[in-house]
Amino acid sequence: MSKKEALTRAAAELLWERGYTGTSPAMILERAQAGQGSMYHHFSGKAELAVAAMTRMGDELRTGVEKALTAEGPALARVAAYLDLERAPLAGCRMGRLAQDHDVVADPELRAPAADFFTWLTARLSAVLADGVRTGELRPGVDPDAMASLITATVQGGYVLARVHQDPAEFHRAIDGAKQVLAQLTADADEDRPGHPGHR
Amino acid sequence: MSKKEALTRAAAELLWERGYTGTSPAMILERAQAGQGSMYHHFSGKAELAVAAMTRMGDELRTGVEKALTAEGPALARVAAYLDLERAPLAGCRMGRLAQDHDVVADPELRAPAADFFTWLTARLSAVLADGVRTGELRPGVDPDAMASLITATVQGGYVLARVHQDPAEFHRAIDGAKQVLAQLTADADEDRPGHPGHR
DNA sequence: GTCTATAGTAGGATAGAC
DNA sequence: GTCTATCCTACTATAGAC
Repeated sequence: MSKKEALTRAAAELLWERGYTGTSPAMILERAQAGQGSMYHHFSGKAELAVAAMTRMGDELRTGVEKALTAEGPALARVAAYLDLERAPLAGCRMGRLAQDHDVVADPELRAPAADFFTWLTARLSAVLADGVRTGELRPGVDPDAMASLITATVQGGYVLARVHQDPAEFHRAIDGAKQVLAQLTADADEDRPGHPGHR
Repeated sequence: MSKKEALTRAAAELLWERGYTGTSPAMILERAQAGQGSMYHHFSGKAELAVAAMTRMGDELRTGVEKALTAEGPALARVAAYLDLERAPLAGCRMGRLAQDHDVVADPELRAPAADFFTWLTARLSAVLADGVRTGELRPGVDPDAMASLITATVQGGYVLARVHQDPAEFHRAIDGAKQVLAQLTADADEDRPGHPGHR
């Protein structure tokens, strides 16, 4: 593995663990087993290395999400598969957490990889939901953009709650809430709607 | 205003703007127009000052939320009032953003004020929703805890999306999504459910 | 390409005068 | 209580050898 590769990997890990402001070049070098020279040869500095790390992160995240969203089955099942993707609630979202960092938001180059990922994610979720509406699986009144935004926000917020309480269950409670309301979007939701005595 | 008061205020502002790791004692002193001595006389250091600032933040936030949740009217309207509270999406949540900071989560003393606030908030929302179920306004199947968690997460996630895109509209889109699904929780949601041709 | 040495600045806390 | 002066460490980047 090239030093450049090792540096990008180490940077990605540390950005996840400590955020951008909380990560120093020295930490990255130590984890990557590299010297100062390697880093400043391949990158102009901390910011450029972080951009490379974030870009890689985005690619990995997209791959994982795409796998869940393109599976066989109804739209709602695919969205549920996305919600059930393996996650580490206590660690937080690799991308989302960086967006809370002042220095990341202040630098357009740093913000871009994160913004691109969330633009893609929300659009992708919206497309799946719109597909569900088109096939009649979901009620015609369902607003794909608003629901996609709600889902994305719930996941991000779930991470926040899990971290603040240091309890993964808080993440799953929020996800459960999302699943419960998603179940109400189906065209035949009346029957199994909680509280409505369905046929049993 | 005492120096202690000025320091707490300045710290609260800077924690909101830059996060815990991104805020230095020097910045706080400059904004508070105080010297090193004042800070180290009243507080043991950066961490203790941050705890004081966060505790104050929590009190302020609770006051604002309580006002929305105790207003007259049905449970759903009160929750909607909470969702419509004035917010600065691009600035992020004063509490939630700090929970993304590695050093805050790592220190129990720092995490406590944030955890306490979210424990209170979720319980408060859950109580309002449970009240709505009790009065028959909301369907019996509504899960107050899960919905409270969903609402809290949506707000926090909305902040993340707004910041990453540097666009307040992203926050409001997520909030709109939450409002749309909340409207489905009422006992008579069938009539005005989008997609169902109500009486018009 | 990769290394170590060096340097200037800022972070965080202490000492001691007033 | 509040101030300034001082200290040590870490952060970020550069220089120059190999």
